[in-house]
Amino acid sequence: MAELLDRLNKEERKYLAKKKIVLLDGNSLAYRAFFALPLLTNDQGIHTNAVYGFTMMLENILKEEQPTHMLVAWDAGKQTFRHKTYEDYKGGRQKTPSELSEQFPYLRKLLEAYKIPQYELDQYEADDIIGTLSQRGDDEDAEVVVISGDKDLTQLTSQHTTVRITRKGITDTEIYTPDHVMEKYGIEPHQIIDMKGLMGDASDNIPGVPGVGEKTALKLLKEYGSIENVYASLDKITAKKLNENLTNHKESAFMSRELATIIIDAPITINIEELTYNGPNMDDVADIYTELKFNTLLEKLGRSPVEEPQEDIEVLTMLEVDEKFLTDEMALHVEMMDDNYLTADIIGVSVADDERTLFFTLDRIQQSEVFLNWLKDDTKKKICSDSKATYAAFMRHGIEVKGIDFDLLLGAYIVNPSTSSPEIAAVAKQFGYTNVESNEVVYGKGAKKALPEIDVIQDHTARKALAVWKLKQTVEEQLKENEQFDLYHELELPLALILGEMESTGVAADREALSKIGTELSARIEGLQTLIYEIAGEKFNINSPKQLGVILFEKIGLTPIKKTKTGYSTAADVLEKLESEHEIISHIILYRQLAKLNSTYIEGLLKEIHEDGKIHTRFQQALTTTGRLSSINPNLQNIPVRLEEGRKIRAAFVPSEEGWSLFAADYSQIELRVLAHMSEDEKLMQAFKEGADIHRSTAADVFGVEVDDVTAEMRDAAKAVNFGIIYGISDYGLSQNLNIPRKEAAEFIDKYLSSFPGVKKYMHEIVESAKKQGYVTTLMNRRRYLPEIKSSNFNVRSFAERTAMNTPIQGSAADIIKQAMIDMSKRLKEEGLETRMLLQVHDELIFEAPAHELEKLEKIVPEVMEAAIQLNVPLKVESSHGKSWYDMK
DNA sequence: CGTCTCACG
DNA sequence: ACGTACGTGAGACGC
Repeated sequence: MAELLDRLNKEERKYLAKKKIVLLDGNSLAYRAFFALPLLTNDQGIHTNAVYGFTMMLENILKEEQPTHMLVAWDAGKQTFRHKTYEDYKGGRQKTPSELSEQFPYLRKLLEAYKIPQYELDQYEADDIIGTLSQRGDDEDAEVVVISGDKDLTQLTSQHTTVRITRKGITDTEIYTPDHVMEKYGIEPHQIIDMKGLMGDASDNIPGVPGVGEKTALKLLKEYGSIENVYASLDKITAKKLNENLTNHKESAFMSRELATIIIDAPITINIEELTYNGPNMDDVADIYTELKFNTLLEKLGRSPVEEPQEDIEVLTMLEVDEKFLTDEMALHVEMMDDNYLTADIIGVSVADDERTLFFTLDRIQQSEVFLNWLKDDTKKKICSDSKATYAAFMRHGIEVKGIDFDLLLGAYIVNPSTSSPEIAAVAKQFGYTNVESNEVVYGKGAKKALPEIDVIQDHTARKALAVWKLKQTVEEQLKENEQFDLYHELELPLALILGEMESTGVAADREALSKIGTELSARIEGLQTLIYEIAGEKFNINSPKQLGVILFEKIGLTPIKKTKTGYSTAADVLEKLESEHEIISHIILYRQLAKLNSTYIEGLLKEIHEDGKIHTRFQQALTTTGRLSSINPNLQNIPVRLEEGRKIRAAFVPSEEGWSLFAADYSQIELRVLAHMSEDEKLMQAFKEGADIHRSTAADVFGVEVDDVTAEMRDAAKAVNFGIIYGISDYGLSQNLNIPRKEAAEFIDKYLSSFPGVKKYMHEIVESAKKQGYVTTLMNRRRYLPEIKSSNFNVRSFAERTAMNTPIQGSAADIIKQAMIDMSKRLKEEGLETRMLLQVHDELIFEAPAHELEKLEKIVPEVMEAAIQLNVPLKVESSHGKSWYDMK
């Protein structure tokens, strides 16, 4: 027999082997995919998340089930025969969001490409088509698999039919067989409809019997078997209210069961043989993937996402630099393989304009007076992407660059901070320019990353310069159209060079001081480790949340408070709640704290000290969605300060010159001041004008007491509410933060908002304006688009609403300190001071200064920072100085 | 490479 | 009913 089978081809075998029929509930799965995934769009702005999710499901099903026959059933339309029974069937349903309905044509096309039959039938729902076909499959002994997101379908399970219902996510399903239905509900599949009849179904607007939910329905059915028998035995049901409800809603119960019953003999005109599945038309599938930009799926098909046609360009390699080729305005690009321009080697340099594209090696430039003079001539405009990288990379080789007048990366970031990627190829593509390749294509990635042939490097470098050149006009026009040219040209562009300067200067670090703290920490960590092992009675990896969870919640038997996707949460707030339950907890909390300090801040920072004894962080200027900077390699914006143990790390940050000090100045409550300004809330503005302690004054207003009667607890609560307001408040978030019931948190918020009606109005208006315009803006016209604010998904929409409230506040504060940095840099030059700006930490600037300049700094730094912008409340800056970042007073 | 945890504003 | 505070970067673990 096996031999015979072998000789038959695949097609013939299908007729001999048992049929496997897979029936998909199209609408249900599309909904499921739509709500499980964030709103993705392709480059045409068409939403693709439902199609993408559906494709993932489909691929998964095909792999797991290996069907011989397949069908996707669709709901035909609004009216079904069930509406004749019950007018309000599926009444009160939200109408399909347009972001989803626009995807249905693509789903149909996708299925055509997969060559999977689709079927719909007037007056019937997808359920009925599936029910009918599964019945027919059942009759001829075929194996049937039904897949849907709707649990009603479980009524179809039988010996031959299994039903898979989607669970969380996209590809995870729960498999229902008659046994599983029995196990889960304690009833037979055919009793599911009786259950629905009794309990109803809110999502389909099926009424059922009031007061009867799943539990009661199941109890009744386990006892009496069917709705008929429940009513036949009504006198045995003693619960008064239940009996009354059953009696009064008998008709509803029977009707509800009828509505929930899937038809298994619908007049469908398609037969099982027509469902034969022979696999997709790969070319058609690839075409759709391409259209929808499903690049990962395309790669899985073994087809690389289509390369945009690359026009040839002509690159001149200059051996002698000819002065006449270096014009008044040219694109300038410095190519490095590694993205850390503070350490990477320069592979080559290109300049470009409409006439020509040139390539140079670094050597050639360094030997050319003509080129060096052109670079430092600020009347010769340089058109760059990432001007900070260009500036700092040249500076490291002792080369001065002046006259940078365009930055593609910054321009793109200002146009839309949510989409920018630092790569020229990616940025160019956003503006429709594709004649440049990605670094990954040219250099490879991971272990395979390597330098290609010199002509490839030349071509790649030159294409980048040319791309920047070609895009200048487009980007500048867009910036002007959005009234963002000033923000870009007068704020971000000059700031780039200041940041480049700060990064190149670096901060001196005391290696010995760090090592010494590290040695002490290691000793304490080891002691704690031994102690924890002793208490636990075994050795385990305390750093592994998984292993720690097992010890705490299984071995010791503590009660898990929170769960994560993968198991028990062992986060700090959970441990704190468990502290009184077991002696091991406090040791673990301390262990965690010290281990973090040691690995991230001692070992991590030691690795980052350069040969010059300094740490050179890089500030990413085109990354955050709000306009803030970020700091990497290493991050110097999160050096510990809140707890004394960690704060000591700051003692290792010192001035780079003998007799100098560090000087710091920070804005006090800048975000709340910005809120006061933007909301024009009388009380909030008044508080700042009076120089009040803002949290105390908020507490007095919210709790309705005199300022002097505010307790520490009241002030803490008010402080948390103030933070909440800035973040886009939610009662849940506040309740978590304050560790109080949600209801109490909601009361706090209510009280706050009625105490500060201006803030309440502002928060409402900012969300409305985001809905109307599609974006929010900061004081200096920075923009953030929030398409999700129109989402029909509650979570997605709520997140966008909170963002709409937070971004103008956080972003305006970022605008202000950026302005202050520019003003400060100018002032230092004007005053002829040696003081150097070193770091920015969101609301704080850190300098190093010779002793004799400190007095002057104490006057001018707050003065300049407070004058960075004129608000309708004063800005306040506090300053301090010391021999290290720790000793600042 | 994703997840968890935790450092900062 | 829904289940989250806003914005970051880095290290350790475990697949």
